[in-house]
Amino acid sequence: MEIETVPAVKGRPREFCVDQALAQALHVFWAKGYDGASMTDLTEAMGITKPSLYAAFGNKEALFHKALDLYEAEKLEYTRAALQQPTARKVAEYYLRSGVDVHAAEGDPHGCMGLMSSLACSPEAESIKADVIRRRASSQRALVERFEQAKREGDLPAHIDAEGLMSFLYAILQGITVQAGAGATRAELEKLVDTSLALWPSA
Amino acid sequence: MEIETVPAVKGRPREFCVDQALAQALHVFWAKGYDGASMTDLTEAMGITKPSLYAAFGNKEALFHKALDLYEAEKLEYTRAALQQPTARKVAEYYLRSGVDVHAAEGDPHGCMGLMSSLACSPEAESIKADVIRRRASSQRALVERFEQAKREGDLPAHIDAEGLMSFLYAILQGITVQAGAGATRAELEKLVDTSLALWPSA
DNA sequence: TTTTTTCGATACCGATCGGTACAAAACTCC
DNA sequence: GGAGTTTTGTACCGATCGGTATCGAAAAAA
Repeated sequence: MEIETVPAVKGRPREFCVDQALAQALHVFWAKGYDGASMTDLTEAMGITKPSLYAAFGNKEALFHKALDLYEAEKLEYTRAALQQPTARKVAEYYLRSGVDVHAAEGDPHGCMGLMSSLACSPEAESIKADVIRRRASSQRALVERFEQAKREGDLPAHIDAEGLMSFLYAILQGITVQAGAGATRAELEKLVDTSLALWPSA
Repeated sequence: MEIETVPAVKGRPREFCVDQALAQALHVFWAKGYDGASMTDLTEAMGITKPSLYAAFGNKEALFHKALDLYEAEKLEYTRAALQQPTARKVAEYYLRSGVDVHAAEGDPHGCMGLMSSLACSPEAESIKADVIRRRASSQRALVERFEQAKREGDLPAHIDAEGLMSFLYAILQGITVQAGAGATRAELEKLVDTSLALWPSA
């Protein structure tokens, strides 16, 4: 039995790179939100026609979920990397500084794609909203567990409520993304991070 | 010169109350955002037909601005009342607890109408977004001045940056509205407020 | 070269979008 | 009782929405 690294597909091969087209779609969804991104916006940015898009990705909703997968894998990697930091304070600092880096980056749209699309409320976007909230909950659970561990390890005071602290950190991050989307400068966001970290509880 | 309590209007009188219709429109915009609220949604909730709406309010955008006026006057009154509190800590506490009350109230939509509509990014909604950001900036300026005053009065440490602290408080409030819109329970939001206040700087 | 399969482009689908023309109805003024 | 004025409901406008049928072209398999 031969191993076919390039599977023998029959018929005419597609003329565009699926991954690259998906990256362009991500950019559009990130800038405009799920409802705000029209099929025309998407196909123009992706450089393909509508039938090609539907053949390759299914429909708009499926395309969005795939774009969200890519967004989480590439842009939200910092939320997982932060958990590896040695102390709760460093976790928070990594979280917030990376949040500013990602959500106020030069070449990317400002703000958070997930937050944006979860607030858009067209009736057909309910499953979008539910997906974003589900992913967010998973991230929040990991953060709570990390803070519980920090309490056991003694780098967080025992009287601190881990869920409350997670909710607090998450609120700051959400504020960062909202303010970034509203046009806040990098300096303003960094001042917000500095202020938040100055108030962070010490052991 | 007579005082006409009921001005002698000519022509057929309108059959609905403008203020009441506006209140209904506010409810729809608050629940669905500017783009998410269709004219059909609005007219059905307001109990009037489209031509009546256009005659009374101009167009959808003008209706939204009037609804936003009402929202600020009625629901965001707490942001001005908070400034009257005697200390910076009490300002923050009033801000956050009222924020939870308003944005997770029983009979009203959860979340913040302004934040929601400022993130909706249809091309025609740019003026909406600009309006919300302008109003927000005014509120933020008042908060910075209140914290400057608190520093002069000694109930905030001198090393605190007033703008950073304002941005911090605003981020928490934005986090509250985002999490409320995502379905957070009242208890979770109150825990977030308690955690935030526990970290608030003391003089 | 013939056959088969899939691609990409055009042109179109019904539904919905925000917004309006029109005429009947209901009011004040003369 | 008109005459004039404003609101009302209906029916409609062009544009855009997400999604698809169709068909010629292109490329791999035979």
